[in-house]
Amino acid sequence: MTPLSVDRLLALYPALAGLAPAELTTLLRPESLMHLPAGAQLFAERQPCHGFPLILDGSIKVVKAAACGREMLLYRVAPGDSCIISSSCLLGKTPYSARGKTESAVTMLVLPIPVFEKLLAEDRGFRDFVFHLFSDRIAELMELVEEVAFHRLDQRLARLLLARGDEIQTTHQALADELGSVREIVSRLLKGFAAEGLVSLGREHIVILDRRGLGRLADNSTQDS
Amino acid sequence: MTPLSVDRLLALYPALAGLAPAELTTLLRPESLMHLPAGAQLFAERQPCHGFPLILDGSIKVVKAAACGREMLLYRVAPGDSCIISSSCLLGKTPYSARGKTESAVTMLVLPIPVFEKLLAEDRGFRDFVFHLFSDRIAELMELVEEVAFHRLDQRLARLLLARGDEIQTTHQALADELGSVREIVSRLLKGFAAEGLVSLGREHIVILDRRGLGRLADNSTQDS
DNA sequence: GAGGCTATGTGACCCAGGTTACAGACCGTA
DNA sequence: TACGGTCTGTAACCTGGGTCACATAGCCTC
Repeated sequence: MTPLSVDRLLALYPALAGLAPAELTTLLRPESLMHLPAGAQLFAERQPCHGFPLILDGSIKVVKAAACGREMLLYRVAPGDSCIISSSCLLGKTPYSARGKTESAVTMLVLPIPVFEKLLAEDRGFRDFVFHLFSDRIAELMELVEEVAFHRLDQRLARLLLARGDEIQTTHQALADELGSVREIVSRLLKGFAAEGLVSLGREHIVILDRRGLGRLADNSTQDS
Repeated sequence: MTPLSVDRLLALYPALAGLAPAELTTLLRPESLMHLPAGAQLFAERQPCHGFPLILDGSIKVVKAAACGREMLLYRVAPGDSCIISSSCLLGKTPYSARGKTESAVTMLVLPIPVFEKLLAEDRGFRDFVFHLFSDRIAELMELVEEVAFHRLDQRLARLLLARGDEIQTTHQALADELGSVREIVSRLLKGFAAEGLVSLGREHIVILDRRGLGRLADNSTQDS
């Protein structure tokens, strides 16, 4: 665990600049922090929200699971974000409609509700920050709907790979889960990519050989499904 | 145009109760209202936002268009809602990622930005209202992703019909656009429904004959695609 | 009541992607 | 080094849904 300084917190969340220094140090007391191991289930059905979570370390994925066991990634929450699905539950009292899991060990700071309310009421910058979170998420989800509804899986897979750097350490199953598909199909498509010299494959290991080629496939290629 | 009273405004938007009566009447002056005909394009690429729109009459649909000409409904905005896609642009400065069209003639009140900011800062109830809008929309979009990713079109169509009352006045094309599909498929599916006695069909006219049957199809029926 | 528009019916065909059912392959640990 | 677990390859097959290319059928207007 990296030591948690006020500086680091403010670097991740400039929106907290409006808090008094004393309040900030209070927030960072070890009791206010939450540590979760990798692979933990953060919320599933309708667990209570204790406050407004700020991710300091690690990442969380929010996932929709289908009846048949397939699942699909809705979005990730990384440091600097907040898991607004839980805050939306917090504020909107909407029951969770998705599942949240930690992808790696996660450290987060949970802003107590009174602090959250106070910031929201008094701090224009904080308000803007929270609105950004919401509106970015909405935009993201709208993109996702479009992807799923109108794009072929090979394009989506290509895009996914491109967004992951040149050396990817993952399983086909994990990629499938991210796309809402199944392993066999991802394997099949990857084999196709490999045959065209776009990637090279190994166990839990994909290397992108031709970014431009993949890119062409991703956003062009007979367009729509 | 129904006469716009303060009462009516407050009935639709109780969150505005925090405004002084004088302010409310000011808001309702004819200059602050916007009237749009049916079928108007509200926003498409990145038109500027003048404020926070409150729908008083009519409805707006927010739609994602695919390259190939197909389109799909993301959500509707009805009286009592606000078109938070535009407010999200307003607040988050995110460029629009979808298109908005009026479905019928629309009357809306556009809260000027200063009024909006003031309410947000001072009025807890208004803040809650806005958060609800966001979080409900997010939940809705997450549902939509699931639908598109995991459910067969016949189920989605069935659900759509059920949500529309027993006598539906629309074209197959419109239904297809709502589902992100094409006319032929909707026709084919409807024919199937009719063959099973679930609906009866006429030109721009669908009558639901067996709600329970349709319902069974909608949320059961071999589940996933 | 003829012509033209819009909405529907429909069949032939195709293809992306899912399902099933395996066979290897790599990797750890006893 | 044998064994069990996790990953990957892959082939046969099926099917939902999209595309194309029409044929009708209501409906409105002149």
